[in-house]
Amino acid sequence: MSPLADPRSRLPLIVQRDKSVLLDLHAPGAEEARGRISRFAELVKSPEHLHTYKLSALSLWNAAYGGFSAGQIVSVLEQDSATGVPKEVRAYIEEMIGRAGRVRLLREGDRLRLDADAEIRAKILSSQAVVSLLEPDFHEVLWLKPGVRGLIKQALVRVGFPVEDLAGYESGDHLEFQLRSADPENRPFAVRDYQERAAQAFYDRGSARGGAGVIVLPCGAGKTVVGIRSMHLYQVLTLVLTTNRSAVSQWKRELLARTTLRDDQIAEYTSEDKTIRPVTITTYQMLTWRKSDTDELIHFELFRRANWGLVIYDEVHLLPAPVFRVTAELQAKRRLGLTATLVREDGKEDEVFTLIGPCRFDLPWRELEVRGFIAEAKCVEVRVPLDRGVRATYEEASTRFRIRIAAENPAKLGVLRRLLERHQGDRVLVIGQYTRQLGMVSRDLNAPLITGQTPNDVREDLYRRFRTGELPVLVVSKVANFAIDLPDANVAIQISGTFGSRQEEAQRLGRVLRPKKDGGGALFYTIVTEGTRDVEFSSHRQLFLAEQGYAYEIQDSRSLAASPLMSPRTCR
DNA sequence: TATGGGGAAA
DNA sequence: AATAATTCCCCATA
Repeated sequence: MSPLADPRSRLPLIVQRDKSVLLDLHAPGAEEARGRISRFAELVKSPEHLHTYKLSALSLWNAAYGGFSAGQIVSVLEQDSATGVPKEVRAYIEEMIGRAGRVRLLREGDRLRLDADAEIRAKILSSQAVVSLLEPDFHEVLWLKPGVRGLIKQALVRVGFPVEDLAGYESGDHLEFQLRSADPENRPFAVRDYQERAAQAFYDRGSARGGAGVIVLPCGAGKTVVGIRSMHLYQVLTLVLTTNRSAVSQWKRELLARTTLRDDQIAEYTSEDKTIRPVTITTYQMLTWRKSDTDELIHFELFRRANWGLVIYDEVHLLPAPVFRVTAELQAKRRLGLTATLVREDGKEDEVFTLIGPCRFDLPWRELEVRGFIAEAKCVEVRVPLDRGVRATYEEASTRFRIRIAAENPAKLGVLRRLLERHQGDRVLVIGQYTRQLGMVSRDLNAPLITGQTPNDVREDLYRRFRTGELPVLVVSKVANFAIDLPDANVAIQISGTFGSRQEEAQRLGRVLRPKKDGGGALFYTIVTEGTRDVEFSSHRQLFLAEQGYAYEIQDSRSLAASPLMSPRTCR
């Protein structure tokens, strides 16, 4: 009998020989199964009914570092699988999990050496790239040449062997401080249980196993607090790298509010002021700035200017290539990566894994939702047709223009108006990619527009009026991806976006995820032109959130008026 | 000291 | 596969 025969009794997974795992969303227990497999498999396709996951070396190694054994993974798959686990897949899992921790990097005095059993040793020595990083007498002990700690880890991952780095870290200069238990108005600060667990997983009782790795937490889950608690566990000079200047000042504000560190102990290292203090916060752009004539990265010396004991990489999925290079050289520094997504659009997840460290802690978004730390959200994709006239232009256009024509489909405006009628009384953000399109929308809806051109004081004024409710609707460009001071809303409507950017989708949903005072939910709409590239773009963007268990309900714009949508307050 | 443009990056 | 938009750096100018 076919495994798909009876919808009530069928099992949610099909494990295929090519190491893909299909998740049947309509089978009972599909969501629970997703929660279990997402710890060791990654989502690659998420159409409406059947999602495709893939077992990769990296996803399995991260699971291994998270404490999974091959047996556990196989039995999780077995339990939910309609057709069992093919023996090739079982063998692959055992092989990959078995490789994690089989090569170890150890310190003896000033020298580092690799440690592996004879079988593995033979395998890794067949790689010329690995051998070239070892001292010539490698037939006895596998001593590393000086300064190649990062390079050899990269070389070994490329040949399929993740290294467990137990060579330890420079301790860094001591920095004494305490956590505060309340803010100046005496409202208590608490490190939430999962934040504490995350920091402890990174710290690992101060052992050589801890001190390097990545913590994955959703937008709004308080990653800064995890960073601060980790700093507190080590109490050492700390360098914080982040994405933009408002994030720099946000880190400083949080540190001042939550710790006993004084203003004169924290420096914002920016274009305006290059002071270095026990805690120094800067941007990735600062570090990657090159003098145009010499190509020299003049701010890299910041890494060596103080005896840092900890480097924090905020939003580590955005870490630029040159910073990888310097991180490869600084493997003796403890390093903590913080991110909401871990996925990179450039496919350099393996570099993060190798040079920052494995994933030490992650928490599914839905788990936070259940516990009320983020608002419940419902995602809706509204499909809009392309009018005949525009369709003709679309068909004639080159690929490049097609994308734009579909994204800027004027019929999206009608849908937008109808959605806004439904959401009177709500805080609505209209988010898009093209400033031309956003300008039109803004004029038509008579709602203010914020783009990169908008001066800061005007932005702040608009944010303020949106916050008070004076302005119910705000139209925003890509600034919404970065601006951390953009006020919360309970409805977001996305009218266009970048191809591929799973992060962008996650960021935008994050705009409506802060818990609401009345405990209500949030709605996230995406308006997509049907039968065009727009659909393809949109579904790729949705991958990450689908992985987190968000289902996109698909609606036809023509039936939108007829079927009343739930208000955010009552949804789910 | 403030303002604006060029350039680079992801 | 590539575009559009944004941000931040430095430096020139006033």
